[in-house]
Amino acid sequence: MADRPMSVGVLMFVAHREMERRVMAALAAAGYDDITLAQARVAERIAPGGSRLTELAEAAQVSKQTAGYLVDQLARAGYVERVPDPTDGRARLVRLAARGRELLPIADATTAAVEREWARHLGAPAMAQLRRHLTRLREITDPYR
Amino acid sequence: MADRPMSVGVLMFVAHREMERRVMAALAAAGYDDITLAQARVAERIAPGGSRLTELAEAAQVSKQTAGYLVDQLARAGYVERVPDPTDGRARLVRLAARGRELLPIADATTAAVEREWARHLGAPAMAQLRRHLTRLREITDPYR
DNA sequence: CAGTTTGGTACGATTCTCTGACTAATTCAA
DNA sequence: TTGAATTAGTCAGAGAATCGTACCAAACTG
Repeated sequence: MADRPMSVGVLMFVAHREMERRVMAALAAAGYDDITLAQARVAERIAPGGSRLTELAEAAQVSKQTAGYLVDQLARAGYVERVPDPTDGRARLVRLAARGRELLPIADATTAAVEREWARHLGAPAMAQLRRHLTRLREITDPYR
Repeated sequence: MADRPMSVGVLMFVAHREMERRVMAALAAAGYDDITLAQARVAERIAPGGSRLTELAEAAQVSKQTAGYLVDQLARAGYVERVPDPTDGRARLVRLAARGRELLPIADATTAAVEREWARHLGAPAMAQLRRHLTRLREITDPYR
């Protein structure tokens, strides 16, 4: 395939998609097959105490309309709930609901398993470096930070 | 935001999207505003000598129907062309056409500029490590390799 | 309080994406 | 060499995701 050197961005794309694929497969295998990738991308970034729609939109990098549309579906499927934000009458917080919290251990375990595979392939020190560099990169690339 | 430690996958997502955003913005600014993100993701992975549709589908991680749909649009906009594959009568090669080749220097320059920014933030050695680790990771995460 | 900003929704249109079913060319195996 | 299986790609149809424009209501600002 005449490997032109790939940009760091594309390299990230490839690995990221593999991680997504693995997590979605694990969720589906556990019976949670009514959540889509786009929904999961939003759900994934809900903060422990709940997040505002606008925050989720920024974090997941979609418009707030799209975020609202996806959250609606997550809510209808019982994964999340919307509660009023006590600190701002306009806002509501999106929080994980019962069914959503069931997902967490599965997603976390799968993520950890894949990261362990990666660490085995790269070596633990390299994996630690990778995480550190990506974390630092987030300082200048995450619009949500 | 009660920063739960983010998975390496999500960290990659964030940085990757920023790179995409920058490249798409540069293309749009140069007048190439009739190419969409989905189309660009496919075009980006066309090999120098051309790629088969099935290869592109795997590389971009979409179904071959989706790849076909996107390539159709790229072809109609003059970015790519389809030529028969001399080695296989069933297949055709998707190649960059004139307008598509105009994109390359812009995309490459933008990619390089963003990578330089990242290198400034991380330090050149860390950036080199990052690239090296991601490249190695591709060995076990790219379905196309 | 008037004006601006911010959080979110409603509507409508487009784009993207997949599944299933199909054709044609190639490869494989007996 | 012929029949079966595989591979490359298309077609048709439907569902999902996404955005832009336009709003409304609450909050902040001076």
